[in-house]
Amino acid sequence: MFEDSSFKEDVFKKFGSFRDTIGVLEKQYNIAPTLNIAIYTNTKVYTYSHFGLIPSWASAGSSMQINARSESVYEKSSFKEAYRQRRCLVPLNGYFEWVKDPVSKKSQAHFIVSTSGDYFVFAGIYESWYDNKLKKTILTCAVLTTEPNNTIAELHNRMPVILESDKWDLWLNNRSDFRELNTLFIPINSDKIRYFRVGEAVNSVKNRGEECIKEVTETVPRQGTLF
DNA sequence: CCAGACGTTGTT
DNA sequence: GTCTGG
DNA sequence: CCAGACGTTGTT
DNA sequence: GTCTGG
Repeated sequence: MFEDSSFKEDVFKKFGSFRDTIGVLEKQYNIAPTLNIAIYTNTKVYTYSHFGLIPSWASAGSSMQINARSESVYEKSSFKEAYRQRRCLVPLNGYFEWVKDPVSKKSQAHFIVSTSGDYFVFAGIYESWYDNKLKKTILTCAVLTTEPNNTIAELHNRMPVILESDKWDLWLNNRSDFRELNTLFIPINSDKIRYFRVGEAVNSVKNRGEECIKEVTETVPRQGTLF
């Protein structure tokens, strides 16, 4: 996430004024689990949130989950309450998938973006959790997943639930019918999404800059044959 | 009743 | 916190 | 997700 | 191999 101004404009147009605790977004090209990710909550707050949902009852952060399967989110104890009461939008300019080469065991990262050049909004859930180390309550969140469309199936067997703006209100509204929410849990159309290979920078959380989404076209150097 | 689990993805 | 299993 | 660590007692 | 940290 590195450019959130059009998302904020779109949220304002759709829902009116909201509380913005972020202000000027810190550009982030590699949001690993545990790092801060921007979310827009069903309580009209735009805020950073710890990427990786920790149930309120969990004593340590070890039970953190970055994804929740949309097929079962309504029944899992870790997600149930968040799903019922704390849904959010997760705006992102793109996301990554890694494909592991079975021979070299190396992971090739891909950056996935919208074909329209627009940002994505993922369906998210969030939770408050008291951090004993920081001695304060933090927000944590997870992204819902579904089966992949044809484009993403080339990379992976799951993909995030992506919401177009006409679905935002249904997702966030506390009065929404749960049967209707289920209609959102489908992959976005294949032609609305594309991807390209990126370099190794994104593989390390130390790298958080623009180099993480730089396209690489050359193929991975072939491994030398032994003997 | 109490104890124990509570999750996903990817890989095998 | 809440559900499941015993 | 990937990268990087992974340990204690005793001695200095 | 498996866990932790980011």
